[in-house]
This record gives sequence, C-alpha cells and structure tokens, in this order.
Amino acid sequence: MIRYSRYLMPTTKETPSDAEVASHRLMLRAGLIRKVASGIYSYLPAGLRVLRKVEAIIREEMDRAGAQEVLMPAVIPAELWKESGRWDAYGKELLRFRDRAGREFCLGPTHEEVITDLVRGEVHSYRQLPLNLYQIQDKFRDEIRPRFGLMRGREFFMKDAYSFDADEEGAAGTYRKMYEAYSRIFRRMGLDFRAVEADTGAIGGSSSHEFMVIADSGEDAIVSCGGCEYSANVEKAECPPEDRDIPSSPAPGSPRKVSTPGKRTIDEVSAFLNIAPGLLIKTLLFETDKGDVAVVLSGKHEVNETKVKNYVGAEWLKLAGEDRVREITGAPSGYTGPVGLPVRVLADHSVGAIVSGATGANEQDAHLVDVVPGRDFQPEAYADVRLVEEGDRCPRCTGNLRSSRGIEVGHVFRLGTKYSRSLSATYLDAGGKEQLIVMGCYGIGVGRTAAAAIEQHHDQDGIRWPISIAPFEVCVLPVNMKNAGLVEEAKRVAGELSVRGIEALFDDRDERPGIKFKDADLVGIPLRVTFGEKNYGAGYAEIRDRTTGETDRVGISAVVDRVCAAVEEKRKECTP
RNA sequence: CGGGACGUAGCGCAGUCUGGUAGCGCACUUGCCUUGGGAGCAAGGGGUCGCCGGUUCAAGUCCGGCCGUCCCGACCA
Repeated sequence: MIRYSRYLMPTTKETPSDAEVASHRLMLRAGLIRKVASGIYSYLPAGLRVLRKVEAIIREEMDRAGAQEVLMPAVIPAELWKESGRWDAYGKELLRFRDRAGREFCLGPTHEEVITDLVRGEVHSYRQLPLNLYQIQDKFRDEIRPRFGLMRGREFFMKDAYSFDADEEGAAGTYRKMYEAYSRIFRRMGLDFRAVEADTGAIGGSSSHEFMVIADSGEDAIVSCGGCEYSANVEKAECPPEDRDIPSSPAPGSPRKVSTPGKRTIDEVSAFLNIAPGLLIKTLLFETDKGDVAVVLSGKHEVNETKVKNYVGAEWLKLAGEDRVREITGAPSGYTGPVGLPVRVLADHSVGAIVSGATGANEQDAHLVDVVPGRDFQPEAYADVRLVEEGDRCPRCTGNLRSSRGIEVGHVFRLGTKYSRSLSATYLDAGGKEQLIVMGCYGIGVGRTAAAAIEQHHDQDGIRWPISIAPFEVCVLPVNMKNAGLVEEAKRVAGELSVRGIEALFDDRDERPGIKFKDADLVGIPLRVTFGEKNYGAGYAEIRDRTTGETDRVGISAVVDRVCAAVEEKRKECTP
C-alpha cells in the first residue's frame, strides 16, 4: 500500500501550454513525467510504475516465445558501426561523441551491430541455432523533431530482440512466433491494434510488419481492407494496375501543343482544358543519388516517394527544386511533361490506363494534348509508384480499402543476412560447410506504447488505464481525514487489498474530497473505493469503476472481497 | 533543415505597440473555516522579465546577435 501523502505524483489542474496531444498532456498533468529537454524526460514514480508494467508484459511474452533476455551497453564503439557500414549510412540521428583519448563512440539507437558481434563470437555451430535474444534498454536517437511527449522522444526505452536462425525457413518460423507474441503483448495491454505490412526503411531486410495502435493522433497513415485481412502502411500499400475506366481511342498523328497561360496545377489545367484530372499525365522530377528520375502518374493520384526510392534503389531522393526543374525542362515547374524529356522516365500503372491524355509541354504556359503513352514517350517501366487512396480496390481481394491513422508501437523485420554478411556471423552446418546466419529483429517502444494506451483510453477527466498497465489498480479514498474511525477503516481496507496482491494507493492527503476525486480520475486508477461519512456511518463504502462510472454501495465487511473480484474481472479482460 | 509561433514566479497568463517603481489567477507557507467533485476569509514567501551586447537620464518594453521551446513538413519504436 502506498500513501499518497508521501508519494511524488504532482498533479496539475492547468494544462502545460506546450502539450498538444492527449497522452502528453495527461502524462504531465497526472504527474507521471517531467520534461528535462526536448524529447528527454524524467519518469516520476507513478510513470515508472506504468513503464515497468509494460516491460513486465513484454518480458513474459518474450520469454514465453523462447527468447532470452540480455543487456547491452548504450555506449557503442564506432568500429562496430563502421564495420556494418552504418556509421556513414545512419545519418545525423546517430549521436556520436569521443572519449578523452579521442576514440569515437555513439549512443546506440538500435543494437544489430552489438548483438551480431556478440553472437559471431559465441555461435559457431548449427547445433546452437536458433537463438533469440532481447533486451529492454535505453535508446538514443537524435530525432529531427521530437514531439508529443513520450510518443517520439530522443531518449526512450525500447525492447529490441534479435533472432538467429540457420536458414530462411527457420527465420520465417521465428518471425511468425514473434508476430504472435506481439499480438499477445498488445492484446494484454487492452489496445486496439493492427499488424500492417510496412516498408523496411533504414533497418533494411526483406519484409516487415508494423504494429499500429489505431488512434486519430497517430503519425502514420494506414489502410486496411473491409473484406479480408490485408492492411498496410500507406508507404507500402500496393496499388495494382487499374482498368481503363475511360475508354477512348488514341487520337491519330502526334500530340498537339495548346496554350495554357499561368495554368500550373492539376486543378487549374484540368479546368482550363476541360479534361478530367485522371487523363492528365502528371510529371514529377526527382533528384536521387542514382541520378535524376521523372515519375509520371495520373493527375488524380499522388506519388509515393518510398516506392520510387525503392524502385530506383536510391539511398536518398528528393523532389527537384524550381532551379533544377528549369535546368532539365527549360520551363518553370507546372509545365513538365515526359515527351522529349532528357531523363529516365518511370511510369505509374495509372499512366498505362490512359489511352490518350494531356501533359506539360516543357515550355512555359503550354501543355500537350492527345499524348499517347508508349507512342509519344516511352517510360523505362510501368510500376506501382503511387500513393494508395481510401476506397482503392484491395490488392488481395475484391474489397475496398479504408484508411485510418495509427501509432507505431512495434515493428518486426526479417533481416535475412544483411548484418551477418557485413559482420561475418557464420556457423558450420551439419555438412561442415560455413553458412551465414539468418537474422530477424523486433522492436517495441515501451514509453510510446504507454502513450498510445492513453490515446485510446482517456476522457475529459483524465486517463482510463487498462488495469494491466495502470500505475495502481485501486485507489482507496477517505473523504474526510478528520474522521478518525473512517480513516482507520479505509486504511485497513487498503492494507488488506495489498496483502491480497492488489496494488492500492491510499489517498491519505488532508485535501477536500473534490481534489481527491479529480486526481483519482486524472491519474486513471481503474477502481476507487470511497469512504464517505454518511455511508461509513451506515456501514457502507462505495466502489466506483473509472471506465464506466458505475458505482456500487457495498457493506464495509464485503468491500475487500468485492474489490478483489472486480480487479480479477478486469485483469481477465486483459488476457489474450 | 525549411515554414510558423513563443520565452515574464512551480503552472497558466497580462504588461511590450506608445520606455518611467513587475502584475493577475492557480499552486506554496501560516491561521481560521470547510469536508461527496479542483471551496471561503486573512496574512505571507517566491522574479538576474531566456542569455549577451547596443540605444537611452531610464529597457520586460526599442535595436542586433545567440540560446531554448512548441506546432506543420521530410525520418522512426
């Protein structure tokens, strides 16, 4: 039993001005965290309790799935990162520094290098595989823009696991196991989530899923099918070739140039020429480390830069600036077209659906009409490079895609041999032949998961923690501290609850009842036992459910049993 | 890094335009009062006005530079 009067949980009535989203605001107001610097926080006692509970659930499920916990250092020598090639590739997010002797180090943003170094030193035989190691540890990423409190911090707790298998088949099995463990973990935290297909980004590897907690405040856009299980991050979501929904025959001859003074955007050109946006061939120029690329797609769609980047195989890519557009096309942006363009042209499938369209003339105030893809310009390929849209047909079935927003709380990757190759992690197979270890990696943001839970579980009064990760399960609240008998009785109940394995907060502060009620709601303790004077005089106390607001008047002798039953019930709701 | 905003007591803000003794609410301390949804009365404590420089008799206020913070974009657990 913890006494509130001695507990550092400084709640505030006022909202800190720099907190925008619910989880950030409520974590500050409930006295769970305090900011030290941008994206860097101290965890106060109750906040730490939440994190420890999240960690405990992760630990149990990782152990159940056969993983073993280790702990690696936050400080990592540069040599390992140079060996993997990421010292240069990872960019400014990697916080680097030197020790007194001038040796280079970084604070680990992720631990593929360290774990692979460990494993290559200890694992030499197929008999030692598979192996799955994880840790829950402080990470540092010098984020471009930290935001939303624990949602995107620079220093944060992450569970990161790394698996080592003899072959792809084994790795696929481990991946499935982790996928299932993750599903159990988030279900136990009472979260509404989806596992979505995702781009692999800087971590690399062959395939991956993100675990997204559905919330409007989420930073990621995802789509999911109403008819089947398909769901994906919009970065990744496939857009299969479309039917030619606007039948027409190609105009004979060649494109005609028309004057379009001052008309640069799709909407302007579409209105001016009276041509549907779907028949405009939008042309975007990109600069990449592999050279300039023009991407053409239907004017009704938007380009997906991740897909372009992956198709080109580029490390980086950016939309060409006004100056570069002029250099390449001889015209200001808004008049770019693929006809006669002196750079490689990549076409989205949607262009293949256009029999005859209009596009920029690479000349100020002019566009071309009667442009036939394949006749008037020849793209190097037709590929999927557009952004998915709500209502698109599902790539797996005949259903339609719905869009929503999500918070990425977990990410699982199949890494293949990316790191075992660069760091030479090998083993001898049964035939005595040297083989590369096949790896996977699996992350969960601990603080972010707690924040995501608040995003999904709060109301105007405060947090409504799922009991599995609440800082306390029950708040025992004597309304008047001057009434010695009442206080004694409340204290006895809080003590007995503790003895019966329930985490109770005893609000023994000499505050007015309103303040205590507000704080209990704000902090989000799932159950509250109230000892009021009238009820106490009649031999009763009250049990109130934070989520439903339901209140039961219960005889004092039955309170402990009733609370235990209610806690048990709530714990069950958080069982997968 | 590009765009926008902000920095005055622990928190929320006013004062800055138009230079002239630094204010309000909450919180905090003490006393009284009150005890079922952030009460009331009274008396207090708490500030290098983000930092450095400049203009001026005089700078929170005007000018210059720097630092920090938040929001929108590209990156990620």
